[in-house]
Amino acid sequence: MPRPRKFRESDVVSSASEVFAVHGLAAATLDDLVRATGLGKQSLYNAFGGKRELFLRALSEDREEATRAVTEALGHDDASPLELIRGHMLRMAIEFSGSDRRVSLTTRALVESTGEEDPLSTATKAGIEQLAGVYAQCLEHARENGDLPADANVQSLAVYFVAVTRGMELLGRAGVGRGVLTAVALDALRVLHGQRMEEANDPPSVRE
Amino acid sequence: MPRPRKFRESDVVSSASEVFAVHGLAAATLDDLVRATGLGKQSLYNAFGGKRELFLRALSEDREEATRAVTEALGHDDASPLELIRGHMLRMAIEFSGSDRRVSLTTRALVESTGEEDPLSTATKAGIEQLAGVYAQCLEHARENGDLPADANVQSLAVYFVAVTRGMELLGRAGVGRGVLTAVALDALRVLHGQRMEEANDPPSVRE
DNA sequence: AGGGTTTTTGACCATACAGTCAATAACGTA
DNA sequence: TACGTTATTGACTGTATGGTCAAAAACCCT
Repeated sequence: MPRPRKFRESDVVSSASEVFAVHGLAAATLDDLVRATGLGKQSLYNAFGGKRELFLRALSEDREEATRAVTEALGHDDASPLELIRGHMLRMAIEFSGSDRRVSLTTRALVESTGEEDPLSTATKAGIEQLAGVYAQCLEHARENGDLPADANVQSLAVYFVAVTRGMELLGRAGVGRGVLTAVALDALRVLHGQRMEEANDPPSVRE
Repeated sequence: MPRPRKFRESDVVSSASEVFAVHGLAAATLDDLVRATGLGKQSLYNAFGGKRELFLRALSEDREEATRAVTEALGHDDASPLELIRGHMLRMAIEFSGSDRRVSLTTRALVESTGEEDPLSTATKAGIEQLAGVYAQCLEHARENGDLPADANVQSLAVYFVAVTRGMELLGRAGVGRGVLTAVALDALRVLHGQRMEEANDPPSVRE
């Protein structure tokens, strides 16, 4: 019997994501959000609670979407895992050299979060781990296939790919073009074909 | 005969850098800067012109410092170029897994810049290229030494290392620990020992 | 010592911002 | 059709921000 809402939360979060991706959390104003979502301020507050909370929602959606996309890209079985990764990296090179001004919310959260304990940091850390998990799964398949040495450190390689893609994202934003970014992606992939896999298990007297 | 300043610009820029590295451009308030530098607002304005201009100064100093540091790290001749890069990457892993809340101003500028044409973007792009140049020089030495294949694409490898280090920086901020980051660095280095260098010259039907 | 020049100081300002309030509208149900 | 519940609207508020102004201070040179 209550009055129903005029909007779908997912639409609102999605519009808000757009704003945050372009401006960032700090620089996005509530007015930007009101304009982009079409709701009034009060409705935003009723539904989400504030700018920060809305960002967290958007971040979480962004994370799910990113995970979904990578899982989809690496989850096919019509090609070898290594070929899937290769294709994925090349697609990332293209995506990141696009000219839109978006920055993934995860990266934004990473940079804008302040403390170790704030929910932004927590969410971001979880996002990174989730993403790495997807890579790890694919790499593990490759290892089982014999496409990677049996002693390959799948975990660190997974994090490595997350690092490289984050770096490529930044470089794309810096204006590095598609050709160069593609070359970088190919460089990055060469790790998977190199010898001396055992080096990964030889950390130089350094402890966590 | 004019009244002399009470401060050295370099000190001020350096304190301001600290503030910007922790808070970012948008989130740093003029009051933060006033407090950190010890000058009054008006003095800041007289000397620099405003928050944005001060950030640009800090960014430029940060860039010089970063370039200097990498040049120093890679410029020695008491070790082979590849060993220098290895040592450098391992040191980066340690630095980035440190627990301070700083983010390099270059990364901040990269993320906070809005337009293609604003001075932030321009400065950042230049910084990236400068950094890549240093790597390229070292890699070129390696190639001349025969430590890299004659057909290695030194330019893209240089950009690759910039990308990886940026990614490591972000991951460190996300809380990835020293051990993992070190493993990532070692993974990244494996590119230099891999075979099939010719793949880098085989970009898959993609144009700049 | 005095004057020209620039810095410093601290009060000041307009604005823009995140967030709130109270009144009104819209719906489903009874 | 009236009521209870919740959404919407738009005006409102307090604060904090980036930036400015004008007066006073500090220096150096003559």
